[in-house]
Amino acid sequence: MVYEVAISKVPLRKTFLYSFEDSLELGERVLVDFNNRNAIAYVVGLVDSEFDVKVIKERIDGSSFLSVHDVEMIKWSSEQFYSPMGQLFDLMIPSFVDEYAEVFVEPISDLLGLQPLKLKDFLSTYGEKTLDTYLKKGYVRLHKVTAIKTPRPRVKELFATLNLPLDKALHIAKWPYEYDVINYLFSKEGAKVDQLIEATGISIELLRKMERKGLIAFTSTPTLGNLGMEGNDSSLAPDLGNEEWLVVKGSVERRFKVILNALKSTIEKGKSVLYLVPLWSQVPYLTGMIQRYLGVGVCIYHGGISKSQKALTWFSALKGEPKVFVGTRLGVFLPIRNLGLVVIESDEDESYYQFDEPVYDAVRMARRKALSMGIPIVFSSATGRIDDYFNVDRSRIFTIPDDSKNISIVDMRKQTSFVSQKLLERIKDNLEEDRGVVIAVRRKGYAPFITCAICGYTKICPRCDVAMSFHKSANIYKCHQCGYSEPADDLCPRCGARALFPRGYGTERIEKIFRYHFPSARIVRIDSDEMNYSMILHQLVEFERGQIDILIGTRVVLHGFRLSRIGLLAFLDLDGLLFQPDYNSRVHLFQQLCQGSEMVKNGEIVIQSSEIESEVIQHLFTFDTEGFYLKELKKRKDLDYPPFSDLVQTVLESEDASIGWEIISSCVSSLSDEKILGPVEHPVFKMKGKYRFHFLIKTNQLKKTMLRLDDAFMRLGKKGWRVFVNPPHLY
DNA sequence: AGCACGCCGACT
DNA sequence: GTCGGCGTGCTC
Repeated sequence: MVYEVAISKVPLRKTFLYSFEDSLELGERVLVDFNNRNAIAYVVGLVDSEFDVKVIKERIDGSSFLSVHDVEMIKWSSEQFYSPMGQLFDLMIPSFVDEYAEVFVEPISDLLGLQPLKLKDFLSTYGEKTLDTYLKKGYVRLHKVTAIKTPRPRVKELFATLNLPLDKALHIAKWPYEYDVINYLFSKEGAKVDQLIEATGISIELLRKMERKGLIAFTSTPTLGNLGMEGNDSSLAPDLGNEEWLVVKGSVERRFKVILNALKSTIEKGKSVLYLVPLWSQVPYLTGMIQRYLGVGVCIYHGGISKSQKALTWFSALKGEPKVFVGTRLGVFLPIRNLGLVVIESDEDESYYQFDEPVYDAVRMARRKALSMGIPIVFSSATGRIDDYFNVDRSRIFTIPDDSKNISIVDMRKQTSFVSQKLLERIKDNLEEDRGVVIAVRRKGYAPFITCAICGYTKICPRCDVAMSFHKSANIYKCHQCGYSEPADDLCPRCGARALFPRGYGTERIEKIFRYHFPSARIVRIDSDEMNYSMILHQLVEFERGQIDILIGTRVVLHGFRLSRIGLLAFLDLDGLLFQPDYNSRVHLFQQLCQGSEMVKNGEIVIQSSEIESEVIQHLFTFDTEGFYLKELKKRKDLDYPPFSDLVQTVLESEDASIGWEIISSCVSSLSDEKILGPVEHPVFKMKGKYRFHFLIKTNQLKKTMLRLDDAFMRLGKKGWRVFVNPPHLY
């Protein structure tokens, strides 16, 4: 039989043909000779072929970890996102899987009176020769057992939480030490395991016993369940058929409660839930809600946890016990055995799109899988993607009733300072009422530009084509594109004057301004690159507890979780997004404003804008997502942008600017009958010392277009190309 | 990605 | 003469 296989770790979109005598399962791993070396390959199909092909050397696992739906999803993604199929499979079967497997030597007949032995024990007792002889004579066979070793994450990495509602836990508990642990965890809403051991003096062995009893759970992220929990909308919950649903508006927890019944009934039916969130920092919040309202096992999966943590989750996905799998985009690669429901939080978030190889869009992958399995998928979001309003039937859009929002817009064209007088007044009022203030700023650092007051020179990164920003606390100039930095110095390299000064503002400068205006306020700045997610979380908890008055940050502060203490949310410069050369930037701005605004319940929102006539800002007053999207869809239809076509951005990176231009021009001319915008220099022309060009293709025949791209790359050399299909923003 | 093949420079 | 630099091309 001839099989089509994808080769592991190879950056090729092609598949290859190999033959094998026995029948193989879809998605199983096999060992093949690939270009004179051993390679792992994934079986993706059975084909009719009379080609003379190589023979598959051996089966690696003896069966497949993946369902046909998983295999279909990967094949589709490889085509859809122009990604190497083998690399996508590598994400579904991570290499750590093998570290928890064990090979056994098993007797086939009773003749020798042997017991099954671990391979290494057999070898040390009988030696290699005996094994060879026995194998040849057919006395024994090798059998690989996966997941026989249990992943044991280090205690200091773990957090403990109550796994059951308090009353149930107290009912099940028997021993005094169990009550101690339950009380401690209930009062603290979970704790790091080493702290728990220290505080209660109870050993890890006893804690593990409690875990086995189902009283407590170990997770690798803290859970956080008590940030502004609020009213119940679940009576309004739609009855999910096997279809896709949109639950829009409201905060994360209000939307969560709408689908709570669906989550419950999925688990009760013995099925699992895949619950995706954009960023790791949102995982603890969600696991907290799930444990509080569902009391079921939660498994987490994202790039920020250790290998053994990932292994635990991966093996439970494979086992098929009904669980809720909470993860980031990586979660879409979990081979969940008995998937019954997919939920995607804030599906419009660009984090679901991976720009590194292998490129993929986890939302579209999850949707594809759910639709092919015939299970429901829920997009839960303040706004949703613009495509959602194109794909999803109106009757399946569930809209959470708005609460009244008090929005005001300050026209910054009439202002001379970064922070308007009106905003300063509103902050002052809120601080006097002891209400929290959240400030969203688009940029990090002190100032995004450094300019010479005499000659007008702007400091540019020597390796990239972008302005360097100033970070005052570290006293450096830094390139946000490549990370290059140098000590700050006001000497202008062009005119020699000591006249370089910071222009514009970032979070650091705003912090300084507020410290001047509100010297007694407790002000905290959150910078995503300087803080890990548990620090950010810690700040949010402190904010809710009233220990922080003003929270300043970039996107990280716009998480969409309702904070009951917010009296004022201000967007200082978000409309700057509109100046980005990106077909999606208007939609993106609208989405960020809406999601941010959902954090506020009884407070006000102030938007500083120099674009107050912009449609985006005007629509925001009514939070009329549908109205805005429908207008936007009409524009996109006229201009043939997604979802009315597939947009393919092709980027070329080249050492030499003129050679690069020649190559990309030649590429575009060979695609003459496609609808192409470009080629042009990339908005960031020089990046890490390389010159970049790009062009956009709008196509209605994606497959055909990609074959032609393949041809062009083959002819022009495969180096330096990057392809992005329907990216949430241009690369 | 690997790995072989291939065509030029500095070495025993 | 040949060891080895890494440019190019191919992998069922």
